[in-house]
Amino acid sequence: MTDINLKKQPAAPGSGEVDRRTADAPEDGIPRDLPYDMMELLFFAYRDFTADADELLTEFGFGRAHHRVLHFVDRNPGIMVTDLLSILGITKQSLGRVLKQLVDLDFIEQQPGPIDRRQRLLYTTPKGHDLATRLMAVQTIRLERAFGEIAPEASTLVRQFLFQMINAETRPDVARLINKKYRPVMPAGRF
Amino acid sequence: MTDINLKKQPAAPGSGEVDRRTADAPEDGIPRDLPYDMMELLFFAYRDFTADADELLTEFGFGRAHHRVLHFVDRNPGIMVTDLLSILGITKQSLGRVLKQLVDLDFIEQQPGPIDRRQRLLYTTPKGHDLATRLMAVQTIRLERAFGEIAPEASTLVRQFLFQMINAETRPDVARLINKKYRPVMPAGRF
DNA sequence: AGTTTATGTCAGTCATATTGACTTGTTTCT
DNA sequence: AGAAACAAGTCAATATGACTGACATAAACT
Repeated sequence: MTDINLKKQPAAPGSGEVDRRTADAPEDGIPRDLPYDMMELLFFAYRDFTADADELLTEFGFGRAHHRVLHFVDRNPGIMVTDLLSILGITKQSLGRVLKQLVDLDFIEQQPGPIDRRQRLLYTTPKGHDLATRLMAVQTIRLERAFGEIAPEASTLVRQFLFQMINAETRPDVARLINKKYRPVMPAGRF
Repeated sequence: MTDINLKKQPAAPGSGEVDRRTADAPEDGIPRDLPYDMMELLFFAYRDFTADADELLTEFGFGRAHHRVLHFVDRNPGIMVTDLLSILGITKQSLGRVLKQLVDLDFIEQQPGPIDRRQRLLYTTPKGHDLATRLMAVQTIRLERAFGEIAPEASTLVRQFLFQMINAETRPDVARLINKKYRPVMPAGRF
């Protein structure tokens, strides 16, 4: 669907990558020349990207942690706490505080699992879904604007690039996570 | 050189962007469909990207704040504190702590400005330059590996994409900042 | 019955950021 | 020369988001 999985363009050895300042890594593992520009672009781009959402979030007294929780709960209705923890890569205690706030302020609701009653399955309330959508919207606008300025094939390549930047071990999990539209209740695979 | 500035591919209205799930924003400003996959890829990719450096940094008892300071000082030898602050977008107090540590531990040294003696121009020491280089190296490896898996033209498009993601007002500043190789002493423009 | 799992909670800590106010030099402007 | 602006540093107080380790409870699995 989103074809982020394609791999290994033939890529004649020593050919491609003409425009990059950085060549292949030599024996000592330290590349001869370093892509300073790409690094700095990543830094500035990501910072401005997250700033859009941050602005909206502060109106509600929330931070980035709330955003992430809200996002993944909205995207995975009925997700259990454990799975959310493994997606976010944080500890129970860190999640606890922000999740409690989101529940107390009626952005997220918890329902006991119908099969396993130990679980507190998480769902966004209408209010929570609305905020999640608005957060997506402000960030989408920046994304759309950026892609609107460059070649049409860019979005495919950027997707492939981002996917390849993820740790190889977690790529299959991420692929499963993002390549689904909506499933009301999430199966409990290790995220 | 790195041609991130090119703009406005002709892009016949309504044509391009075939593979994106997201269409243009309608009147209410909220896009009809939202690029969840791209958002999540950005999150996971950036997280893993920064994790490489974090690992190295903790060996020295440093955090991400130290990384950023070290990086921009190494890249802009002789930079003054004010310019560093405006690049990083943080306050004097936040910088103060990490900068002091970097100076005390001999990763960065300060020299009074030869013309304006109010300034404390910043330089990395050999030790500091070495760490900065190693940090670049670990992150470069991930970057190279990612680009090695996808089409050769990807790096150009990714650069363009990242550049367009930056706030329009700061793009010229960023372009100046990244498009220079090495100038021993930095002119003091508003970053 | 005993173990594992899902969740929550307590207490303490750390890193990074914030704001506002104030000081000390130094330079620049009138 | 004197005032204003600027570069840098510092103080105190605060907030956020993360961490660790330990412990508690209920439910489920074997």
